[in-house]
Amino acid sequence: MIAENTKAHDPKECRGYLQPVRDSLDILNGKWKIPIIVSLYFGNKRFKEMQREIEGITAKMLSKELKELEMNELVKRTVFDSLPVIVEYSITPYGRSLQNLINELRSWGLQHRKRLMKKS
Amino acid sequence: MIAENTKAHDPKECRGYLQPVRDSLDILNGKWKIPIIVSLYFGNKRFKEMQREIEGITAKMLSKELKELEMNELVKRTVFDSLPVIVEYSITPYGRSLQNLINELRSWGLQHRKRLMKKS
DNA sequence: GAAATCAGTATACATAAGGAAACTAGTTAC
DNA sequence: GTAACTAGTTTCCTTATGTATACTGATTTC
Repeated sequence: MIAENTKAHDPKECRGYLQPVRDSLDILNGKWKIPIIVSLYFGNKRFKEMQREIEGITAKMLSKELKELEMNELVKRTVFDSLPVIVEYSITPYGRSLQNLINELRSWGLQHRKRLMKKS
Repeated sequence: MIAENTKAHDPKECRGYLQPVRDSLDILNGKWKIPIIVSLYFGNKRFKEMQREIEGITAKMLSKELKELEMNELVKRTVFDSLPVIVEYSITPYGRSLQNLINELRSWGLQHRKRLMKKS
């Protein structure tokens, strides 16, 4: 599928291949979107709960990123009109479709960690 | 592997799962690292050649990102002492280990594109 | 001889992303 | 009555990212 050699090639071939890769990156950009999605894979969560679980995230970033994820239909926001109001976030089926990608990210991260161990 | 339910769970479980995911994200952060790697999957390249192939990247960003990728041993920089000097960038075997991840990114991007088509 | 190419670096600037802390308004626990 | 919790928003600030232009020193092309 991808050339292994050193020879010249058609730059359009690469650009065409790259386009959908960049589409994904545009939607998952930044430091927090994937961690937020992973957090919701483990169950529905309330705002503060997520903030506690995802180490280092601020309320501002969490709020902003959740809005973007909601717009892209990866995450769903549900308000229960109890008093005080309860807001629950959950993963959508579309958000679940990132499962394979996230598995790959995780397994590469594990390999990388092992590699660093060996070196030091 | 990942819970489907809504029930409460141990936040440590999620944090542990998340750690290697975040390790990967730290190394592949930003808009350009993955596109640079993909470009080199298609063959060794010279600086200007890459700049032409990766649409939108500036010399400054390309230079900066290549340095970071080199530090992490995902990309190799080779200088030929011809006149004028020729500098060639290539993917390392370690860089190749991102192949599955990039395939997933690409196939998710393709799905996403299809989905957007249906909607409009 | 002028222009373009190569592999970047330097400078100045503008915008985006991210972080720290305070704050809201209502509720519950002590 | 005081403190803490909830779901965020607001403000101020610092980095990071991106843009634009000019520059290097040698070489090839017209």
